[in-house]
Amino acid sequence: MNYKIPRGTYDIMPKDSARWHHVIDTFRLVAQRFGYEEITTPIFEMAALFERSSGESSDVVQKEMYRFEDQKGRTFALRPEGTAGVVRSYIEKSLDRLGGKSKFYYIGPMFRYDRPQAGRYRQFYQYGAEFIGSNHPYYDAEVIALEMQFLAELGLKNVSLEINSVGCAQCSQAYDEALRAYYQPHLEELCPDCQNRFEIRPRRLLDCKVPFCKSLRPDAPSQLDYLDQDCKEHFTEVQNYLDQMGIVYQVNPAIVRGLDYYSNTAFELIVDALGAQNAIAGGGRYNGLISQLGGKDTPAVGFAGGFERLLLALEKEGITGYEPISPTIFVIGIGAETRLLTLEYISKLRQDGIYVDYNPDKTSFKAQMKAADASQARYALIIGEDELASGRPTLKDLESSKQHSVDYQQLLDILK
RNA sequence: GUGGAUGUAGUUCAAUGGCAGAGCGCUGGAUUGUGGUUCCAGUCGUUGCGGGUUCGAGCCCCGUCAUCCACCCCA
Repeated sequence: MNYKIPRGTYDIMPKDSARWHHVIDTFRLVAQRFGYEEITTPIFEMAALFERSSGESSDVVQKEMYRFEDQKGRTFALRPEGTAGVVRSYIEKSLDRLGGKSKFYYIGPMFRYDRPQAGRYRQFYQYGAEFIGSNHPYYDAEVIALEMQFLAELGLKNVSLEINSVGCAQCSQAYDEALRAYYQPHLEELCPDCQNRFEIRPRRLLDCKVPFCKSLRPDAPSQLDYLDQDCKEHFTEVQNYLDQMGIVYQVNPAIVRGLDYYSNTAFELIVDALGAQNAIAGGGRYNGLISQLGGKDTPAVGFAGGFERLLLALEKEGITGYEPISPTIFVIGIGAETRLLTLEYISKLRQDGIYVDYNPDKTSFKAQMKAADASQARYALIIGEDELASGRPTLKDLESSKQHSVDYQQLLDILK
């Protein structure tokens, strides 16, 4: 074996495809029910788009982006997330100037150069939804409801929703300063990571696992105390809508989205059974992003979820049963002289919409019967000397072992 | 990017530094044109890759690649 699959990637083999289709189909169905429409954007964009949207300081931009130059020296990047492309498209198509509301959903591969682990890949698949065009707290709740409905429809149970508000740019900045003021006296004692976080993203100090850093956390200021009136009201309203929709959640002030463009509502869906990679979906509001990317100032909210982790979570709950489809009938031709008739039946049945299997490598009748059994087909169609002479093949029910001769129309009636 | 564990047949796993094995799978057979169960036979190896130590390495050492776990981060 000379060629190997790139690190952090994997093949979705036919035996897994049925599960993937089921999950994807379910997402499409639920998204459509909420009025969201599919958008498909390129898997690469100008690198600058991601740098400006995710933020120069984010890990995604600093070390996880697959960048490349094309033949003319332009710098592109494989998309590390889905929102930037959707927003780019939204602006480019001048939807911001039309001023209406847009509801998008998307499904596709994302790329991050990160060290692989269970539930973490370099090429991974995300589904997501974006609502663009209103700051109404109902829409924060709507995208959450969409995600929750999707998971409920799949049968996933042990998942918890955690929400937070990171405020607008102003309260967010006020909070960062409050945090710095709080941690400043202990700066020398903090772990090296946290000393670094102190400057770049002080709120990251809150979920450090190092004992000393952790010990400072209970008394640290909370973002919720630094929200201005509008942001506070918005957050309260989001919770009211969730309550009224019967969605259970927990407020967790430590929830911080990794990308810089989030404002106000931030949320995550956690499945504890998954270990370290326990977030199966996350999202939030990004009111500043569209203007930041050159569009007309437009509020928006959305989320993205990871298919790999979702499938792992479903497996943990024993939800795995999406069997591949097996053939309806397996055609057995015995002897070279029956080949013409055999192929005629195979072709006709397929033209009439029947899933037919056949194995020309097996010559003996016995071997073909074994192949029919292995194919999991419900019926076998036997064409040998006798059938050739009478013009009526033998149909055998492989479950009951009963068989009888049929003509084509009878055969079709039984199979359909 | 950091730390740790692992890597042997298609697959799941064995093998004290001394002939690389087993179950499952796969192929064929068990008297005429009938599958599943059973029985018999056969097939399956660059021991991840590259070096080193040794009379001799799957086993010890170094490097490398990959997977898993924990960080980091996140989906």
